[in-house]
Amino acid sequence: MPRLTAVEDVFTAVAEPHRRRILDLLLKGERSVGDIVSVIHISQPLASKHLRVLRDVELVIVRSDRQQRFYSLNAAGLKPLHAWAGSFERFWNERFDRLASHLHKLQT
Amino acid sequence: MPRLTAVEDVFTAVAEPHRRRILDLLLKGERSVGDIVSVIHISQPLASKHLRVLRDVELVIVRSDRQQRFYSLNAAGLKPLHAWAGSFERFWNERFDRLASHLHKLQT
DNA sequence: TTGCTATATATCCATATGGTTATATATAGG
DNA sequence: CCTATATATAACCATATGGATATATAGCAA
Repeated sequence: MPRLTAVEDVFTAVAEPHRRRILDLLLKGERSVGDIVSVIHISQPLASKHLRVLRDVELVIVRSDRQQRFYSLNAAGLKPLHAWAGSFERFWNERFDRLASHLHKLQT
Repeated sequence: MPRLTAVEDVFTAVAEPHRRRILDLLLKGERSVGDIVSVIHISQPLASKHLRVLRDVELVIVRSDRQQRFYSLNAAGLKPLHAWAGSFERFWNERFDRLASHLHKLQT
């Protein structure tokens, strides 16, 4: 699979554990690269590299303040991933079928 | 990142577009390898390779019937992925905050 | 047995990827 | 200007990955 669409890139972007940990951290608010480095415990260049990927797929945005760069979430790109996984929900949610039939009754 | 846990393997397993298409196909029920090959339009060895990955992370199960192998979903492994993406839901769902406060009121 | 069908595996290749180290760029302070 | 801090990029390496091709395995039929 040579070229990926933007949505597919999001799937691969979050396949990397470090990148998911970065996104998890940003759930608590924007963080500088230095913050990320010290929390995630990776080298600074590696952090910048991962942040570059996250920026390319537009899962994060950057703000400059003096010498620092503050990264924050732009997590709307995760919506397709959530929706896709959700299409399999009935396979793990026991109450799904009962809920579905209940909603069906309400509609009729 | 050398060794991945089973959950992390699911993220990487699902990062591959062909593998997602296979899972999407299996939403409609079990399929033989031949079925998968003709629907997804990939070579038979490649299909077997991807199915091997999906089997290793336990997202699918196999059933043998004569010379054929029928694959079906075991999609419970996608639950962590769905849950993880869901933790970012408020970033794309405008009504999330209003809904949350509404539910809060109902509880109190 | 021979041969056909269905699937899995082995081998190989080109490219992508995570990671490290070294260096560049930019900003601030003395 | 010089130096320190903060971040990004470049160069490089080892390994992983998707994919193709060839071959093996297993069931069934003649």
